[in-house]
Amino acid sequence: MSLRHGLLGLLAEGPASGYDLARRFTEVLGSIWPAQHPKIYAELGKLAGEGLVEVESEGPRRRKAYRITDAGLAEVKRWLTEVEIDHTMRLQPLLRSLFFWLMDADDLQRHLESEARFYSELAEQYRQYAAAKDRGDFGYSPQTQSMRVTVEAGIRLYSALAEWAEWAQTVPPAKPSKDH
Amino acid sequence: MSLRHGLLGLLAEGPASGYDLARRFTEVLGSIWPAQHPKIYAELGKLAGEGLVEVESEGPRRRKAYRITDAGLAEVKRWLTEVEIDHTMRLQPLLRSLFFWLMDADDLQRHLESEARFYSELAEQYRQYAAAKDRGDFGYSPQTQSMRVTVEAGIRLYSALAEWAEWAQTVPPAKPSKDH
DNA sequence: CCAGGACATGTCCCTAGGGACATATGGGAG
DNA sequence: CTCCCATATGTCCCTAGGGACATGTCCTGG
Repeated sequence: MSLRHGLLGLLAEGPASGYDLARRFTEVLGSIWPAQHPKIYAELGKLAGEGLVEVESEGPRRRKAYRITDAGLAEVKRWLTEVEIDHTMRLQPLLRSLFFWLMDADDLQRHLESEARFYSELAEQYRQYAAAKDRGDFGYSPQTQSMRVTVEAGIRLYSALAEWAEWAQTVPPAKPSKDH
Repeated sequence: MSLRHGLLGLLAEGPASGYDLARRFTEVLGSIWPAQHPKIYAELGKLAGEGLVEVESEGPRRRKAYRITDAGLAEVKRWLTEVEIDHTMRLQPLLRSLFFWLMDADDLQRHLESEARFYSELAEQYRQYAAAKDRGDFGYSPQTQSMRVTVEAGIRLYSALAEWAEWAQTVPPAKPSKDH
């Protein structure tokens, strides 16, 4: 049920259409909360049915902009403060790492190098975003301040994964316990 | 389709029953790849149908132990080396952090303290597991070596999140840009 | 001997999410 | 003026996952 509250949270910043929201989800939230437009339109419809959002305006090309209602704002605040947090972290690369012992030493080496590269690049992107924010490029609204905090988490998580992949390359392969 | 390969990977270590696998998933993999027993039994059934695993033995209490077949081993290795990695990281706490600006300053403070505590405790658990492994408590099989690598990722990720939550407490709340 | 708990396997249903496909429309380039 | 592209909204279907519920079985302690 997080997509629902993600949409409400974004709409708390101001009215937006499903299309706008889908773009924000793929551009900004892509790596921490992927969502495709079909789900977004469907959820907006439900939210409107429950009175948590309402159509603010209809524009060209059938564009419908939604605005959050007082009930919607109350709901997202309730979620933030009262609903238990789901700490689940489903990370396929970590699941894979459990099975590294099944891989050839050089396949593994290549894998770890490419993972390290991938994560450092991501971390770097987030670092640049943070730098731009800190220069004042995005202003100082509360929303961008929160975004800055989220970005900091991205930097730290992806750096941690990059360093982990580097470190893993230095771990000697296990000595076979018997035979051979 | 990761549960499938998770099961194959675990079975590569040796035969196990659905019950065994479910316990390993909740105990060891709980935080990186949750899976409940209904899914596990269902998936084992499919894997058996495809010849990737086979029933090794039937024990007391209807216990069925599965063994990975050559085809299954080949499949998990193919997955590890050839299938593209899904780097998706769905982290509800990060989604929430985007909306911190909607929270009261002291609700937020309490939230961040509790998150910091939660993640440091998790990190500490993993650290102790790593220490036990490094003392040799679990032997030196390739499987436990890989587990050690995974645990290291857990330590680093959870520490990063704990430190992030600490850091976030030091970020001054945004000054309202106009009015009030 | 019997009651309860741990072991062990499953069914069923609902929601969330991913991906393919469909369609309408306005604006700009040629 | 026309074609194409970006904008914009949706449907449909399939799989994955979560949670409730159901059932059988062995072992242990009282």
